[in-house]
Amino acid sequence: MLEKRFNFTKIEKKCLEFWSKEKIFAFKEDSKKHPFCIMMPPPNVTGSLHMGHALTFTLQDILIRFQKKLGKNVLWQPGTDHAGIATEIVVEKVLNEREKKTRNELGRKKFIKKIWEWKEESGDKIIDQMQRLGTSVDWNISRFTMDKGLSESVNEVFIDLFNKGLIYKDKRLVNWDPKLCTAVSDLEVNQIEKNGKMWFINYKIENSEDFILVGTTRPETLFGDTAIAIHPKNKKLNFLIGSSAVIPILNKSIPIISDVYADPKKGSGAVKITPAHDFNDFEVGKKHNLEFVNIFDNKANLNDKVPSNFKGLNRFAARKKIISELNKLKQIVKVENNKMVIPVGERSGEIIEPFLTDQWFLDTKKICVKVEKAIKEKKINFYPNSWMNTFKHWIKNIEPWCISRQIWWGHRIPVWYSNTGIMIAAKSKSEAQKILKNKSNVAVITHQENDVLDTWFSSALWPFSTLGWPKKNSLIKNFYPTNVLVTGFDIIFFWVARMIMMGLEFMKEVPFKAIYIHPLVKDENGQKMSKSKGNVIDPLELIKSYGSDALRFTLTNLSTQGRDIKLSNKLVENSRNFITKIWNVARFSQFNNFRYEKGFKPQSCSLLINKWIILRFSSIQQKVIKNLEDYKFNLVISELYHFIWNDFCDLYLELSKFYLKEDKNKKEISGTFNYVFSRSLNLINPIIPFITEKIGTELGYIEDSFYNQQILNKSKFNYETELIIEFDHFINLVRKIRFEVGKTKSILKLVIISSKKIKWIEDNIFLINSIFNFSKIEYLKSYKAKDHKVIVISGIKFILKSVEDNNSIKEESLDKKITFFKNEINFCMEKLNNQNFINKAPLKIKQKYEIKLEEAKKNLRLLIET
RNA sequence: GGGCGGAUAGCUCAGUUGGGAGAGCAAUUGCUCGACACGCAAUAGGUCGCAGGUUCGAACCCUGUUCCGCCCA
Repeated sequence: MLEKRFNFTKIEKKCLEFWSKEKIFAFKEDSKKHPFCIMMPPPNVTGSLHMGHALTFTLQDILIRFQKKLGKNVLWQPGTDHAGIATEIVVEKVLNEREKKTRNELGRKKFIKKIWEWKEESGDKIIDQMQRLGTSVDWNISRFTMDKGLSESVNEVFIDLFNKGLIYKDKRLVNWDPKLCTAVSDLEVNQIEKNGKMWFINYKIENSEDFILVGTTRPETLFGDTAIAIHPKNKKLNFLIGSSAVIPILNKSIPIISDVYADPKKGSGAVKITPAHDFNDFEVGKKHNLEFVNIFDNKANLNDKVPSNFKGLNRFAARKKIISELNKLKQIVKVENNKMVIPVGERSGEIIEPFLTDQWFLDTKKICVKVEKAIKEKKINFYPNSWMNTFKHWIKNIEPWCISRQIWWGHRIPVWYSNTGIMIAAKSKSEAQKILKNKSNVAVITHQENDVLDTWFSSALWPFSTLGWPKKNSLIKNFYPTNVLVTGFDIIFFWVARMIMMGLEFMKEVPFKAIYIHPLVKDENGQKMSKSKGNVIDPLELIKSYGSDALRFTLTNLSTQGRDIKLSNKLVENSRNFITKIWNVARFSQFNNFRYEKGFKPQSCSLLINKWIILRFSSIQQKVIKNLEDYKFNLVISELYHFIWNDFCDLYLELSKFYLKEDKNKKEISGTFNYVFSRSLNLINPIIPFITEKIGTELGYIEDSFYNQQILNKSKFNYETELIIEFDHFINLVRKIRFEVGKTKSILKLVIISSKKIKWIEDNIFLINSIFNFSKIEYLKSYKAKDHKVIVISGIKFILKSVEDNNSIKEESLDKKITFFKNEINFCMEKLNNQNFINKAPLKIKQKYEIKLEEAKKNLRLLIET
């Protein structure tokens, strides 16, 4: 016998052990079945499970489990990614705490060794946590972006793109993180609005006593100025174009140039140009062939291009000192408050510095020609489709991708330098040397490039590198392109777009047939969850309090076509209630000693409620599968929820209780119950795997696991759909009687006004009487008296009558009932009297209103003749 | 400044191709009989942001507009 309450903690643990011991989720290649593949977005090795993971993995798990049940050969490719910068930060912190050393003190080789050690120790944390969610992952086939095979793919791709000229080295301004001392992607930089200041500084005009006033938000870059720009149409100032100005303190002469970039309405109308320290100025500098003076070192401290008493100062100290010097020189005219946007590094929290360095770039503009073609040919399918616009817009305006990082943990760029400055892309030094020989007899390879590749470079290859590429094996043949990518919209650019680029470049096909973009999980007020706000909800805590099934159910239920979902404990509690409901259904079965028999034939049922629930289940199952194919997870839940709770529990089980009082009905009820419940559990198993597995085992529905149990979708019944209508009439009658009976305490009898017996009433007369305990149910041809209540349904009149004459019951709401049908008639007449409606509306709709009108008329007549 | 969402019951949100507005929670009333009070039976609650237009018919399609959110520059 099942316990009174579903002890999820205990049962989840047992299930997990069983699944793992029996290797239930083991991947087997089976070319006889249709392949179905999802690439798991590899979580970062430093990560721990957060709500976003919980959502995305739950949805993927549901898809995988369903497809397995629909007979597919499923591959859910798991893995983790090496997360270059994040991992270095973590490991360097540990190193600092334990050994009081920096990574530079340790050296590159030893530091990387430390990272591998750390990965072995703690890199699998998130994998353990994911198992708690009940995900059906075969971790034995897990891949890691830094493992041997994937590193080979990275080299292969890099070398190919380099040789095609699509990867190049260039000196450009990049987003530089002075704390981490590396370039970062502009996607990893947050633009934060802040209240800053604008300083108005006087620059002396050369060979003159006059000054030109320049507004700037960054006075500390003054030593890097190489021009002052004025808009050519700026009438107040354009007479100065062509002369020179003198940088204060430094006393260096710079030209005053004409450029439309200098907005006459902003600041003083004259703007200083610092090409090595500002993205806009960089463009101006190139255009006018200006000098590029870099005044920072890689930690953003002033270097030796500045006066010696400034050298070594950091950005903030430099600003203070310069302002104080300028004040002494009386060259600051005024200071204004200024709203501005400041770039901040996502990982370090440091203010990002535009910095002029040598970096490696991928020529995404050229690569994206193929992407744009794929868009035009409709080979990229987003669900919901609205994300297509966002994607298109980004591809259209794409910038070169800076793929190099000045860190150690990652794929070291496979480029080798010779003593003569030749660059060769090759898998090894010896191979590079070989290639070099063909180009030069004297040159020798001296060293490899120090930089590593951006982590997303290797992640971009994920859909084919994990399948074994560049080897040509059956996995690639069968599973590429994959079926669906499931992810949040925040990484459409980081990852989705880049996988598409690389997929098209190397596999000639978009890596996934569909891209399902799910919402992001927010707190109950719609705020992004963050540690600093303290509003983070930990999925593992929710699992502890409500169970994994309840969490999975909640997240799936919230997965609408919208952008974000607001999660709260209350919602998980509701799901928990639903899970408990299912638990109690199983207990109901045990209390009634139902036995599961595989040979039960649904066609053999004679009771209406049995036929009805079987038919109902069959239709729900089809809807569930359809909604799943459209990625409408919330609708999948809604169908299942209402079927199980309202149809199966509130109607079927409650009504079956009356039949169970007589032994002769037990076999049919028990058979139907098991037929429907076992199939319902199988259908909902992908969403709530734990409880279904436990009940399935307990009631004998499964031998090992629901995971391998197929969904049989071909059952046809000889029942008519009229049966559903009959049942609706019956339920409708029950509800109406309940409403009327609720107001009286008399003993009642039911009178049916009809000259002949009515089938749907006769079929259910046993139930009607069981529910209400009428003293009598009788048919009469007509009835005229006032001490009764009247109900009309579908052209049939029912009278509720007190059997105690001195305790008559009055019809109080006859007028209301009459008004209802009068309104109904008016509504239909209005439609049907409209000639335009008659001419233009489809036949189906017209018939609908005609039938409705007839019925309303009939019902009204029955009420009035009372 | 450009792009994309959202506005529907007190709250959170669904709403299939345009054919009489749905759920959950909360509220009100009544129920502890052998699955379940994490429950059962019932009730009440909406000018679908606003203004136009298309249509026999609009929450849904079109135009404009207000407010809120996100992304990009």
